[in-house]
Amino acid sequence: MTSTTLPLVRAGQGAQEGACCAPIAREPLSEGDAAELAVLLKAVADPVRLRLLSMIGSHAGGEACVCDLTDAFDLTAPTISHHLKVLRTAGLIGSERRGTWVYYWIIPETVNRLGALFAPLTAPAVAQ
Amino acid sequence: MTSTTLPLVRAGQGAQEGACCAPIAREPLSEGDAAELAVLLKAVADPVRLRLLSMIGSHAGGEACVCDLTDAFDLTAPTISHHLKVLRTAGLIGSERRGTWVYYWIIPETVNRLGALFAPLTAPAVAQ
DNA sequence: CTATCATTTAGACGAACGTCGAAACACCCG
DNA sequence: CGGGTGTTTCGACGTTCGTCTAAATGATAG
Repeated sequence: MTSTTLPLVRAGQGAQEGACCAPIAREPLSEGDAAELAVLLKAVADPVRLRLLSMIGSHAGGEACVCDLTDAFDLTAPTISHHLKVLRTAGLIGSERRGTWVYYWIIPETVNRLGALFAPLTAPAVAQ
Repeated sequence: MTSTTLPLVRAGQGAQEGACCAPIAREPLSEGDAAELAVLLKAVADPVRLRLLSMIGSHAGGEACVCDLTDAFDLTAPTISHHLKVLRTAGLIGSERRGTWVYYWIIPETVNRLGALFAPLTAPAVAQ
């Protein structure tokens, strides 16, 4: 495993984080963009994974090991591992084994992409 | 159905209006908040619904009728209707029948809640 | 009132998902 | 090396999801 195995477009996005698509109400999403984003959203659309992501992201030091996470749930270790794998495959978190424990951290670029999608409807682009 | 339960949209719509929770990496989500948000995210975690939402939101005049939407997909009308119902049940869109056609519009408060969730991991964690 | 068009409901089916127990793999410590 | 702990993979099971066809409901025009 070692770090991410994300198959996402990770080339030269530079400082552009949510550059894939405009906010959802700005212009119709293309079929491809929608499919790609749906994969990302599916990964997050689960109470357990949502809490995992939140726990990892808000953990002191920016990372958390599985041992920190499992106790918060009434689920078996394989199940937690499965959910972490889903998040990792989606490119939302990275992981690394250091000695006995495996550590996880958030990949902000990916999360920001979701933020950009639903972002500022407040300043609508209805100006045309 | 009909005019659904439209909870007044044009109120003061700051981006933090219905924000139930801090950005995902600020503090761990409670079990309840996670469950509630997962329902919202599941509603959006589908390519078809994502495009529907986007088409509705970006449509001129702020609303679109089903007849505007069905043609963009290779799906039967019942299937589109099903997806619209999911979005409506989640509180993401509102609907109203006017004569022959049914019109849909986005409910920005709900969308903004998602935006706030994934929002500013890097940017405005500002003075606070 | 009947014909017709637009949309939703009802029921069914296969695919995908969340969970588990058992087993395998990875690493640390005597 | 062998035992022990932490984590992931493997199969399996029941549930949920996306789609369809067929039929029902709503509204307008003759």
